[in-house]
Amino acid sequence: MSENKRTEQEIVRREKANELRDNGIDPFGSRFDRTHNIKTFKEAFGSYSKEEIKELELDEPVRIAGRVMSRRVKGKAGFAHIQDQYGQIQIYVRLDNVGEDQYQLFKKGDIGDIVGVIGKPMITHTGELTVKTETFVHLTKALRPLPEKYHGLQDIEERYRRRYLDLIMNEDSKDTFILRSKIIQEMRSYLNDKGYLEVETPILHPIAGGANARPFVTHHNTLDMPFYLRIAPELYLKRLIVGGFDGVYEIGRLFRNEGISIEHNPEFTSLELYLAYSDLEGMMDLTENMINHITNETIGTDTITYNDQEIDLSKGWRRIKMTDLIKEETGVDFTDIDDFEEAKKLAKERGLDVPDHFRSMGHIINLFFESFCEESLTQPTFVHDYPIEVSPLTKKTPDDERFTERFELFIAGREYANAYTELNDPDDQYERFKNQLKEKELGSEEANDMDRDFIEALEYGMPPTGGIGYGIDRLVMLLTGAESIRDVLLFPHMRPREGNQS
RNA sequence: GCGCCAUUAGCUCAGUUGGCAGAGCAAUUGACUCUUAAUCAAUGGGUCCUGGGUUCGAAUCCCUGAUGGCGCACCA
Repeated sequence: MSENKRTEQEIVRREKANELRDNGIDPFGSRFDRTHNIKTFKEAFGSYSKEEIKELELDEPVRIAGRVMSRRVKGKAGFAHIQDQYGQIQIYVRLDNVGEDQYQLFKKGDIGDIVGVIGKPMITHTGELTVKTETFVHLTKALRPLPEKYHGLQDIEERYRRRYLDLIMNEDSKDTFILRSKIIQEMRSYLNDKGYLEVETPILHPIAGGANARPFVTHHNTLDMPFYLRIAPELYLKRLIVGGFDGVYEIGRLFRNEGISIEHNPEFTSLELYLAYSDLEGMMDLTENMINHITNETIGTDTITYNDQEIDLSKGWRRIKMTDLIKEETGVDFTDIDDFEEAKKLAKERGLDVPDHFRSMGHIINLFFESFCEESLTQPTFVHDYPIEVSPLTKKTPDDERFTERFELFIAGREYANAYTELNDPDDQYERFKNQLKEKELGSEEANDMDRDFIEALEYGMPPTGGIGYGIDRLVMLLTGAESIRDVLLFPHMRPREGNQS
């Protein structure tokens, strides 16, 4: 920020920083060893009475540090609240106790400064656990004022662009990201306990495969070739199942060059997992058990309210075929319809728009599902047996070649996971890739390219395998009650503002 | 990409019919040794998002652009 754009308050704070230097104090000071953070301080001293705490003999004084969030300086004594990751604690600074120099330091300090205090616990007349300061240490000068103390930072754009301020001012926001971390931690520990191996596969892909999505393109200089940021790790993880691992998973970022919305960010975090010798049923059982474990360990319940809907995440989720669900919602039974033109007619009768690259029944069935069923799936539901045309990497169902052993998990009208009994017949896989290429020619920008190396891997033999991918951001939204994906991403993508900035 | 809405002090927000730009917090100065949205007194702080237009006069009306939010489309 150029000097001529500084506000009055910024100028004053810079002057104060210079005054500190003049007094031999580094405005951006150094290490301060703490005996407690605010949480452990409250745990250690929160249960004493006012009298007990006065009598308390400490081996060493308490050393605690944090950002000044409010101050009430009144003549020759004053209070302030300081904040660290775990919360706020009041400090009491009194001229008699700290001496003139340190008292001036406290008095001239600003909200937003970071300070250390050395002292003893006390309880005020109003009953608040407080640090009675014996030594007051300036640690870091804040050169800009914090947002207003009572309302905090309200502006949604500012909260996304300057997340650090949001984290300082809005406890809810901080709690969301702590919970996000816990959710992923519990996911890992659940899977590790079950014997899955966590792996990392390339993010730069020569062929963008494993999902239907438009990729980001980049370029490698030395190899002088294009690379795609991965849209899915699927084809690499399956190579690892060929390689003999029983169960593998990867938690990581996927990149899809598509619209940004309340539930889409160009990069998002997924869990993708494969289990040898398993199948679709195995993935359903795993999903129920894992999400149940996560919710119980993180939020301590399996009944949640999301968007004013009560959702029961306890085990025993509904499992229903896509065609049965469509029949339930619309009365149309696609298992009885064989003719594409008839299906197309049914779709148009119901006001659905059928794009050119839709050349078969399966696309119409999927369209019906997305248009008429998805939204009403409030309670956790596994919708299975997807049309083969929209599932290029999935095994066919044994009883009907038009459908595949695939499910998606829906909760609160939104998709959370996508699972398959994996296709392990290399010749079948080859044909599916070829069909994808045809779709691409017909205008589908998301269709897969042929991955010959992957076919070759399958030719060595992949055991029967169940696979699943989860959208972690959405799971976090569900468990934190966030309405927008941006509320669970620390730094959601924003268009750069004029000038520079990210 | 399309539609609707928003943008006023560092922050949270008012601003009437088009008629001098406002409050609270924060800041500055002073008083105050258990306050807690501390209190009291005084003071300073504005590209009213940008650029045009209408008008004697625009924060306010019209047009353009920027950024954001929401909805639609695409998708997970």
